[in-house]
Amino acid sequence: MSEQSSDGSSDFCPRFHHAIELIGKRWTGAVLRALLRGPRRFNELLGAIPDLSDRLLAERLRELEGEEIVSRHVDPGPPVRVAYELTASGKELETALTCVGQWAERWVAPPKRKRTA
Amino acid sequence: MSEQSSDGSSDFCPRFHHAIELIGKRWTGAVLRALLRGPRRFNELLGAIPDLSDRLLAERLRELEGEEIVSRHVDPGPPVRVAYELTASGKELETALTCVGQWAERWVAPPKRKRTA
DNA sequence: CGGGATCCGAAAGGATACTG
DNA sequence: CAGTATCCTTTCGGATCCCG
Repeated sequence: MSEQSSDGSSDFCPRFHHAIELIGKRWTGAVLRALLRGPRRFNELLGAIPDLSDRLLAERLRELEGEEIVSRHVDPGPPVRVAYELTASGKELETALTCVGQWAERWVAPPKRKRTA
Repeated sequence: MSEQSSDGSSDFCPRFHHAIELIGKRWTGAVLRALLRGPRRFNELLGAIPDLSDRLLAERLRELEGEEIVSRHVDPGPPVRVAYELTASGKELETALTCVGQWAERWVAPPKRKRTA
């Protein structure tokens, strides 16, 4: 009675909550966005995302591996090279991330540059 | 050269980053989702979202007001009633949030109940 | 190169009490 | 009802050092 959720949907959805807080976590969204464009190596991601530290990148990457959104591929050469790429579920995030990106271009796009920096 | 971003898009987008970390912040996604279904009063939101404290709800709501995604309406009665609702930009988040929700239903949906605990 | 382990200050978040 | 203020615990995140 007090709630009008009688239409079938509810105000709160655990799965949605898990998903949004997963991809919205500190640097995760940026990492996922970079990976949407193809596999990337650790240092490529590090270089592509401003202010992201190596420790945090490793941490986020491990979390994403745990959620099976990202997979890790090791190329043993003398110089070890590790590439990260989206799994099937990760790739399916593209639609959602693109929607967020479109909204961002329309609404947060404003010249909010923090100077020339 | 070293990057194949010559196709026009780049690995990092400040606006996207701002947006994803905004809506993905701790409880923000859940609050927005609840508000998509119509205006809600403070305590309604508080009751709808498990484990969310009043302090945090107030904080998130103020952040969203600052971003002009949510607007506040005060109904002065003897019992003060405050309702929150999405602004134009907030309503346009529906598409993005719905996409996230659809992904969640397919991938995180699994009966990941934390048991009876 | 691609991380893991540790240390420590900063920030987020919960609990409680109080106010209009 | 709808918050605010304070306290105090937990987590986050940066710096540094080390390893395969």
